[in-house]
Order: sequence, then C-alpha cells, then structure tokens
Amino acid sequence: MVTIADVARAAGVSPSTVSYVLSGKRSISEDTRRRVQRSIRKLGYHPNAGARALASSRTNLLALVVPLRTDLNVPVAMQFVAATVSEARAYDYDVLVLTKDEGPDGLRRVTGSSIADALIVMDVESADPRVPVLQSLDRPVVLIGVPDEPGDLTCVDLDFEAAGAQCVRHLAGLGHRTIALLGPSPVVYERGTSYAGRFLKGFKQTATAAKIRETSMPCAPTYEALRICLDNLLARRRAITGLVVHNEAILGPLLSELARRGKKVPQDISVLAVCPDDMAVSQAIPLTSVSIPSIAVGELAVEMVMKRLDGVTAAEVRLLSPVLTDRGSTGRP
Amino acid sequence: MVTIADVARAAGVSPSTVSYVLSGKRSISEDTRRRVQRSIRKLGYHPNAGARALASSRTNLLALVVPLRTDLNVPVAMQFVAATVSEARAYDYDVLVLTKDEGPDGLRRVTGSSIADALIVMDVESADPRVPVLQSLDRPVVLIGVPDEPGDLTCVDLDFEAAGAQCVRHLAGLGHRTIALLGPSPVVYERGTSYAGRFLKGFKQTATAAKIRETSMPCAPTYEALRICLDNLLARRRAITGLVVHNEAILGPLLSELARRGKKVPQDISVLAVCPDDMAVSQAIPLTSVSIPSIAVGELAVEMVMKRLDGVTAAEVRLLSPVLTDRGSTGRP
DNA sequence: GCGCCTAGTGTTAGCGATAACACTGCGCGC
DNA sequence: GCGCGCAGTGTTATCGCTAACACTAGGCGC
Repeated sequence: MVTIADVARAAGVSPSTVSYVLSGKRSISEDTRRRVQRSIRKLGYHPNAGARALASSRTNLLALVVPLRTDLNVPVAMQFVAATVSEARAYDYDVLVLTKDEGPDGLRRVTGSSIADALIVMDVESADPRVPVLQSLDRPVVLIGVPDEPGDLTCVDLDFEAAGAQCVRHLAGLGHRTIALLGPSPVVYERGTSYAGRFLKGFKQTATAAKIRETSMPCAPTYEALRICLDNLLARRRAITGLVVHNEAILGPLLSELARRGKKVPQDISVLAVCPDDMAVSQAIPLTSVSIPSIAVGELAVEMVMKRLDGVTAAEVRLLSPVLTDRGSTGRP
Repeated sequence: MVTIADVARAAGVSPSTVSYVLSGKRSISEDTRRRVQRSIRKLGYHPNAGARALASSRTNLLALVVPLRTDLNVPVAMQFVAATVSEARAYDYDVLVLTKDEGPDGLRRVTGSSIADALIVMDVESADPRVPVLQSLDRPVVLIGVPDEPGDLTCVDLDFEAAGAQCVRHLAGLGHRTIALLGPSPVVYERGTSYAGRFLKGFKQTATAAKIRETSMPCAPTYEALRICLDNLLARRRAITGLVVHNEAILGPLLSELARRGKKVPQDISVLAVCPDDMAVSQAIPLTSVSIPSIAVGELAVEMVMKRLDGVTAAEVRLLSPVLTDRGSTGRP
C-alpha cells in the first residue's frame, strides 16, 4: 500500500506538506504542489479513509435512510437516492444507505461509531419515533418531509399543502364544482406519512374556501382497489368532473379503467396528477400535473447538509413551491 | 466521546480485553464478559469505525454499484438494493452506494482508499469496461450479470438463457406455433446489457429447435413505442398467438392496448411476462410469468461476497434456475 | 536596523482501535 | 515436584493521517 510517507519521500517533502497539498489548508508553492501531485499520480496514491477519519474525525460519508419497502412510490424514492448520491459526490462525499427498518438504533449506531458525518432521512412520519433520537444526535440531520415537531432539525420537501391548494384552484378556475382526490394507499395515511396529510389538508381547505364539493379517498395500489374507488366515485348523484390523483402507482390503471368505462379525458372527466414530470409525460394520455421534484429535493437536501457540516447551524424548513404543468388532461367540465 | 479505554476503566480490565470481548477472538471468563458488557451498555460505547478500520484494515463496508439512471427497470433495482442492504446488515456490514456513472475510476477510488472491503456491481454489460479494472483490484467482487469474460470474478444472476427457453417451451407446450418477444428498450441492447442478450439467445435457439416461428423486437418504455410494436406484430399474415414480454415497464400499457384493440387475454393472445412476481400479480389481469428473483439474487450476492471475505477464493458463476408460475394469462391458441 | 507580518515548510503528538507478545496461575501427567 | 499446556488477562507497538506547533527567510514600515 502506498502511504503519504511514500509520496512525501518521492517528492522530497514532508508528509504534512503532502497532506496540505491535498486539503488546501495552507499555502503551498506552485513548484512543490506540482512535484507532490506528480508523485501522487505516479505512485497511484489514495489517502486511507480510516486513517483520515481517525485523525480528522471526518468520514466524508453521508448516511441516507431510505424506506426500502415496496409499498411506497418506488421510482420517486429511487430518483431521490440517485440525486443525493450524485450531489454528494460533488462535495467529495460518499453515501451510505440505511433502511428505515433499522429504526432509531440504526441511527445511534451510525453516528455513535462515527461511520457517517451526517444524516438524510426520507419518508418521515408526523410523529416519527426517530425524530427525538435525531434531535439528540449532535450531528447534522436533514429530513425529507416535515414531522409534527421538527424542533431544530432541517426539513426539505415539496410544499404539499400548497400543491393540494393549487390542484383545487386549477380545477375551480376551469369551472369544476365537484371534484375528488384519489390519494395514496390507506397504509400511507395510517403510518402518518407527513406528505399525504399535508396534501389532503391543502386540498380540503381550499375546496371549502372556494365552495367546491370535494370527496377524497385513499386507494391501495391494485386494480381491485382502484375499481372499487371508481365505482364509488362515478356512481354519485352529483357527477364528479375533476379528479386529482396523488398516487403514482395507479395512474396507468386509472386511465385504462376510465377508457374501459368509456370516459374520455378531459371531455368527460379532467385528470390532474401529482407525480414526477417524466411519469406524467409517459402515460397513455399526457397528464396535467403538479410535479414532484425528487431530484431537486435530493440535491437541496445535500446542499443543506453540507451547509450544516460547514458550521451553519440555523434550522430551516424549506418547502418548494409546487409547479403545475398543463398537458391537456384537464379542461372545462 | 466514549472510548475503549473508558469502558476498560469502568469494567476494571485492560482495553484489549474489551476489544476481545467484542470480537470474540480469544476466550474471556464469563464474569469478565458480563462486566465489560455492562460497562459498554452503561456508557453507550460504540467502537470508532475509523480507528477500527485503521487497526484491522477492515471497514465492514460493502460498496454497491447501482445503475441510477431511470431507463432501467427501477423497481427491480430497488428490490435488489433493499435485499442487499438487509442481508449485509445480517453480517454486520453497511452498504455504500456508488453510481455506475463513476465508472472504473470510482471503483479504484473506493478500493484504493480502503473505503470498502468488497464490491457488488449491478447491471454488468457484455464487454463492460469496469470488468478488467475489477479483476485487477485484489478485493472480493461479485457481479450481478455475466460479462463475456468474467475471468476469476464471481457472478450471480437469473439464468436468463434458460428463462428464454422456458418461455418458448411453455407456449409451445400449449400449442402455439407463432410467437413474439417484446424485449427491453433498444438502448438496453445497444449498451450490451448482458441479461437482454442471454434471454434473447435462449428464446431464439429454443424456438428454432422446436420449429416455432418467432419474432423479437425491443420496445422503448413509452406508449408510442409500444403502439408501433403492436401495430407491427398484430398486422402480420401469420397471426401471433403468444407474446413473451421481457420489459416490466410496458406490461400495464400492453394490457391496456390489447384491451383497447379488443384482444382478449388469453383467448385471443397469450401473454407471458418476465418480471418480479408481485408485478405479475398486480396487473389488470394476473400474468403467467417467469419470476425475476431480485431479492434472492441480492441475498445470494451478499453471501458470496462474505464467503470471499472469509478467504474462500474459488470463482463461481451462479445462475438461478427460472421459475414459471401459471396465472392464467396463457392458454391454448 | 528592529520588529513584525507573511509565505512556505518540517517535526511530531495524537486519533482509538487491534493484535502480537508477554505474563500468571492452575491442573495434570508422570 | 517438575514441566507443560491452557485459560485468562495485561502492555504496548502499530495502523496512516491530520494539525498543532515550530521554524526560516524575505519584505515592509518607521
């Protein structure tokens, strides 16, 4: 193994000089820097991560806690992970993946043994048992989602409440008076996953304020559940003219079912999705949608973690404004 | 921070005794063990990962290289990652995620700086530029997929060639004489992703041997591409009676399109999917399928990596036998 | 010409674990 | 009663790097 001492010898300098060339923490003459860098390349030197971590108490590792169950919207989670990993690399950090299953103890383990410098936690629930632990950790933490009591934890997410409101306003603006929300799976609500409730709140409040009749129902990600929901919704005396779908998994099946039942979109019913843009575009009918910006959120989460690692300690709750793109699946009732 | 010396002092023993209690590498009296473990719990001691890595040259970290683009079948990849992470934890390992984008240099970086003890690489291509690098690394490596020249690298995967063959035999056994394969996106073939070619090979060879007329075409994961494929396939003089679909992303759209065109499954056309079981079950029509056992492959990959970390050096290529489950979407033509 | 600042570099004491080496005391064979 | 093996424990060198501390030489103000 090539050590820093080997490089130093080859370049005719001391080990600390090599270290400083690498870290940039003190000024080095142009000439020395070049000699050191040449030796590094020639010998194929890579600083030993363990030694570095021990001496500097920095691991350059980020722990990302992901919900690796399949009942959640998998593509969104994956996009988020991808964005986080890429962005972290830009700061010279690698990403460690923990599952939600590890629970609070996993968080203590990772921080306690100094495996990671900071944490990003996805899929936070309203009364998440991990939140109090995270608050006591004394390491930078960024939550994706907003628990009831974030305390001094930094949170990032789409502003789902505003998104719910915007969906209602969009349909109301087109003249719809009776609308429905097809929400996430019941288990998502039961778990108290924060985004589901926030969206629902924005949806209901805005509908009430705008004097719009609204219904909402969760929907499990199966054909069977979807059919039952549709049977229920479409059989009502007051016909529903606008449908907001906050459930990526049933978008395809929904359009199929509507087609099978002879309902044309948007002539007979308007469909407004809440999902990533690429998903809205790639449906049988391109869908008007409020974007779930998983990539932007992932990048932002990393930025905020880095800021805290640099010593900026102010807690923040950053909610991204929703963006609605009209792709023609909504129209006048 | 609580160090091993603190624990040793509290338990009235030497640091090495604490270390040995933890590692089990030498015999400790029952009494001492108890005292040490009580002190560990009382003080909330977690061994420092960096110090441990430096002293033992073991990081207890596994690097997992994943294709974090969205053109690949995302749920399968996610299932695989989940299985890998869970299984790794069972061996007291954590998992570091690298993207395929990092390329060969990323692999050198991670092993060169001793960030991880071993590598699991997903989405391997036939002539993957990373393979020669991996061979030179001198660390345990397990590939998911089989490159043209694996050398002494361990590989795990579904036996896609056998899967292709089994699909043909299943349809042939039902009496089909004209069948088609709807394959992965063209870009998957162009990239030389190994499973696509292996499946195709098994499909074609078995069809030829069984004197069955076959067609195969890649299909991008969009409605537009699917419609064109179907137009092409269904317009033929010799009607296709059996369709093998090796492309998770278009399963839903395919069934919708067939329904729209008035083709009943399996009366008018048999559909045989190659996908994870849960996906086959949750379609509009439950699909007969050859299972993609992402979880089993993930667990197996970890097991094999652990075996190699324990010093077992024999290279292996482990191809899991395909399992076909009849769910009624295939029948006599 | 003295003091002080700045740029550039070297020396070395840790960081917190592991594991090689060393020691004690007891039981047992003969 | 001597020697040996073994179970149980302690002492400490070592892993490779970082950063605190120390030093030199040159420039500048006054």
